[in-house]
Amino acid sequence: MGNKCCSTHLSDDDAKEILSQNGLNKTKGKVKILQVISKSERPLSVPEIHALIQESCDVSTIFRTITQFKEKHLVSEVNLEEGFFRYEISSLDDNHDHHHHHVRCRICGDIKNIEKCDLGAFEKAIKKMGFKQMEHRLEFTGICSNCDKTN
Amino acid sequence: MGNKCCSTHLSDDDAKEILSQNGLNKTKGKVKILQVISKSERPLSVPEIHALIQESCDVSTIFRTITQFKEKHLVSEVNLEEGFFRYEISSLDDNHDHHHHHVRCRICGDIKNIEKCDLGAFEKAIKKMGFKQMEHRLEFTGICSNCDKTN
DNA sequence: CTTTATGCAAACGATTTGCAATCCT
DNA sequence: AGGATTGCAAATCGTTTGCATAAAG
Repeated sequence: MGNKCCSTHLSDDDAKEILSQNGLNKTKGKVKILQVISKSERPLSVPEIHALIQESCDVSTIFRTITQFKEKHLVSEVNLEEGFFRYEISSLDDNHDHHHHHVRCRICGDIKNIEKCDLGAFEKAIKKMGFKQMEHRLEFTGICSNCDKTN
Repeated sequence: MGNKCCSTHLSDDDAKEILSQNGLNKTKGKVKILQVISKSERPLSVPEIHALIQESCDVSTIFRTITQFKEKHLVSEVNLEEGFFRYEISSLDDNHDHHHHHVRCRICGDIKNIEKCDLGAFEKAIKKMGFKQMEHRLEFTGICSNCDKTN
């Protein structure tokens, strides 16, 4: 059940190609970070990314790079109530924007993807995965009428 | 449109009553914290609470108290993608569990409540509030089949 | 009196930033 | 060359913890 959706092994050249397409410098660090995030089956925190690429670069560089990746919509930020953020690859094929959500086990922390964005389908899919005692969190963000005028 | 749902002015006696009902000591700090959270129209962060009650107690006390309040289900934790948590009063009248969600303006940070937990109703309600460029985040948590066996 | 709560300071973990050295184009 | 990028260390910010003192039951 679709939770290998993001697991892509990116060659150095592929990664560099993506970087230049997005107007980013092709540095060793950026290539590595892009590869690690693409390869992961689940969203990664910055410390996790750092552990995976070791010598390749400093945590601060990872944060700075992720900021750039977010701006270019190469990665998206995931919040799973853990007190920190995780990052995952946005769909590299522009065809569909791959909007999806996650279930996280409150005990072991395991994370799975849920492909469809619809509450009914969600709950069915999650139950099929064997999850129990489910809780969900749904929060919205937008531009309020006030700010809409101002900007 | 329901976003004053939590704004209740609690007298000292009311607050103390609630505390004893929940087996908590009636200390000055706990009374203050309960009052401030009850009075607020929107979920508050600990630093915000601290700013509101000043001398009454230390930040560490607020965190410790909130932990107790959460255990007693007096308050619930709200995560609005800000890098920290907010807290709001859980319905004090046990009748309905007052499950709801929030919209936050990505520009000014203003937060409003959405009373019904249903995607269709949500989007309509939010649009009526004048919000545009909406984004939502829906994350699930549960106990996976693995952990269900283990525990 | 015994338990629980509190202040204060130190510790933490995630994230950010200043700055000088280095890489990319 | 000249701007973008990086490492490193120090700084922030929310949150947690240890410990000795004070308040609650």
